[in-house]
Amino acid sequence: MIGINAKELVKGTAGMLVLRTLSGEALHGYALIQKLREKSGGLFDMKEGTLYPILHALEYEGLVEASWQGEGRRKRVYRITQSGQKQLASLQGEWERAKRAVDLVLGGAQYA
Amino acid sequence: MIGINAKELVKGTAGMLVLRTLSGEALHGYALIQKLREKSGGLFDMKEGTLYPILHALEYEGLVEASWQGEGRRKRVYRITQSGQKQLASLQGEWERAKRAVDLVLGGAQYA
DNA sequence: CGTTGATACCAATCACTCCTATGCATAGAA
DNA sequence: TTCTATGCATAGGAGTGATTGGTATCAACG
Repeated sequence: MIGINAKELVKGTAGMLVLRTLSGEALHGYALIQKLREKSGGLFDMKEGTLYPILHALEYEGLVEASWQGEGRRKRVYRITQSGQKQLASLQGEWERAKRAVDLVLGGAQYA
Repeated sequence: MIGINAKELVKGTAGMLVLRTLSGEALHGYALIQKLREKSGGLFDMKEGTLYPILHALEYEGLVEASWQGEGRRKRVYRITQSGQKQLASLQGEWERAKRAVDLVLGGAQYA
């Protein structure tokens, strides 16, 4: 599809949620999962096997920065970058557009 | 993820849009694509290579019925079944839930 | 008539996202 | 000390949907 495809619609949704969760505070992986579950009212229960590859990709793309903290049980704390903030804003825009388009087809919610 | 995972979030979105488009009237593939583009305000431009596998899967699952019409240039007209209507309602429910959960995390729209 | 473009159907293949399963390691509680 | 929660990470696979390309009909135009 062009413009918004059903794939785009989803693509990065998980990444977007991660970025958004990090935009409030720097977190390490495990805490991020809990925060996400909490903020979504228990609906999103992201698995570690889902999260870490996403975090690594985000880091590779420069959207988040990571640093090790603590001794013994090391924690890798992730912090959103300015670039990440921009990307988040862009993804949120896409999400709104996609949501609107789907709802148009569904004949559901009206938007002003 | 449990409950709604980011996959569920998307899963069948294309199928849901197809079912919804067929819920108004029986259509053949090509017309369905045009209708979908029209209803979405031009945002969804589904390719035939995307649509037909979906239609075949929906038919296989008994969610739509198909019949050949016309001579020479044959058209395969798809019609939603009762089972399809139920599935559509279920998918729409999932969509609403997923939408709400994402918006909760994004800290965006409020729902009553 | 031949070419072009719109209509119409379909299969094969591939890319991407995310899940499942698993492994390893540390800290605290029982 | 054994169990559970915490914490990071990779490998493999399932599912969705995009891309590509192939076939065929029909109308319009020259």
